[in-house]
Amino acid sequence: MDEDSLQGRADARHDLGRNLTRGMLDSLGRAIVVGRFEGRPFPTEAEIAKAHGVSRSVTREAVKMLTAKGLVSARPRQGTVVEPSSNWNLFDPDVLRWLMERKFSVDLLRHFNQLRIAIEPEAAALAARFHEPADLATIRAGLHRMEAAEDGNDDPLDADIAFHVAILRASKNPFYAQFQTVVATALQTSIRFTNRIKGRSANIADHAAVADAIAARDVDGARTAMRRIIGDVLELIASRPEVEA
Amino acid sequence: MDEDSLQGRADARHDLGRNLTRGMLDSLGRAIVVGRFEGRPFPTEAEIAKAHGVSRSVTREAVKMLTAKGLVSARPRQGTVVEPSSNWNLFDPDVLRWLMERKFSVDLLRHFNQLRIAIEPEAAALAARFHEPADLATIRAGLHRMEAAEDGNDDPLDADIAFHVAILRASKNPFYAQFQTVVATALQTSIRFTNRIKGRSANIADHAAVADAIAARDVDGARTAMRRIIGDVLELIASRPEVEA
DNA sequence: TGTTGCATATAGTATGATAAATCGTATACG
DNA sequence: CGTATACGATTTATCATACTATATGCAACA
Repeated sequence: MDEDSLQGRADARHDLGRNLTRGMLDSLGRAIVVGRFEGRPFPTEAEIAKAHGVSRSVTREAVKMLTAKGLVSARPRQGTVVEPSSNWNLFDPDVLRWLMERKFSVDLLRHFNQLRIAIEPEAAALAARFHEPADLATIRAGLHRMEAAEDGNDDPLDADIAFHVAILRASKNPFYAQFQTVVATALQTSIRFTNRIKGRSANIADHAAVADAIAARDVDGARTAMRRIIGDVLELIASRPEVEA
Repeated sequence: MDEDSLQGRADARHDLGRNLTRGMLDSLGRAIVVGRFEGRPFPTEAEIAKAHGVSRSVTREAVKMLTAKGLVSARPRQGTVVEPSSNWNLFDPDVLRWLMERKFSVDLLRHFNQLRIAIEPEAAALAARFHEPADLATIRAGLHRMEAAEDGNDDPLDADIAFHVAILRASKNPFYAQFQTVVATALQTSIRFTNRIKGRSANIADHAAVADAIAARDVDGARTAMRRIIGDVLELIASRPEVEA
């Protein structure tokens, strides 16, 4: 692409961002997730370093981070190997992002929402029991943003995400809070999918019902109201097995 | 160990296992989770290296793995800082283990099971829909191990874990499969707690009900049967707010 | 035929030097 | 006096190189 090519020098640093290690992590992570090393063996430290024109330290630290996320494992003499995807830490934001950046998959979207329908109704129920005043304010703020988005005064996707994230946090259970990334990713993906299928106007009433139930400390009401929201999405996906990228 | 000790050198390598980086990761991870750097600043690379008698490479790679798990973040001149625990990747097996190794906490146990009551009933429902013959065999094998444990021919805890894990995997949703670690950890912890409170004999009937419902592809039956199992545990915890370590 | 031992490839560790980024402070300027 | 600019110091980031540990496979040997 630039002068480096003329010398045939292996210097691919422009691919990686300002932070070389971080860039290498991203590059390798994406490559693994798209299955580039399926038949092939994972390259050795020296090969990676040479191919990307960076030092061995950088590649080592990137590979270490991949091990920390469960994508690879390394042993002397045997080399570094890609772990089966069942060992990948799917709730890691990076891993999740790499999964989304590859070819769009309805399966993944369905799996996302199968998870959401377990988590979010229960999170709403917990929120109804344990929320504090500040949480309620945040939830209602999300709702108002959704209404504002109706008139084009806010981004509907951001507003939707803010609402759901607020409920996860209001559950006062740190494990539920972890799903922020998953939910955000799921929503960002589904928007591509459900984009113009139907207006999201009716949805606001459903969301308001959740907020009201939580405010009223109605545990079962919050759960069923939230279940309705996700259930709608899930049906939408199920009814369209085929999809355009 | 050897002559090095005679020189009074700072060599704490005996604390770390065979793999220095891995040992350092463990050491630092535990220290962070127990809050050893709450008021204090996180030590610099050079300090860690000197304190543990290892090279900077080792400490750097360990710290990189910690950042990959969300425990710390590092920037030049500013140093390395411990992230707020809301950024920790709680579903990482290492992080989960460090959390358990510290002082026993009823809160944590409650949070575990609040999560389980969302995940596992839905996993059972999905398993009823999507399981394959091999999954059913694995589930039943877990059940048989529980029965064997009744007569002292197997470890009851391992058997219980095997059963629950089998259902997570039978859901055919990779996100649910991720909870294996959480469930295993939760069970290993609760056993300490519920140990002698009541016999686990009645429990086998409940577990068998789940297996039967899954086999019969009874989606709702599987869900409610599983809900009963976890609900029992949750009540048990709620009824005993105080606990001995 | 089986076992031992050696050569080799690869990740692991050590060391020291340089680069980059940022914070605090001092200094110059308005 | 206040504000902006320049400099210095600290810490991570990167590089380069050497050496160690470990496991694999082959070959010599009993």
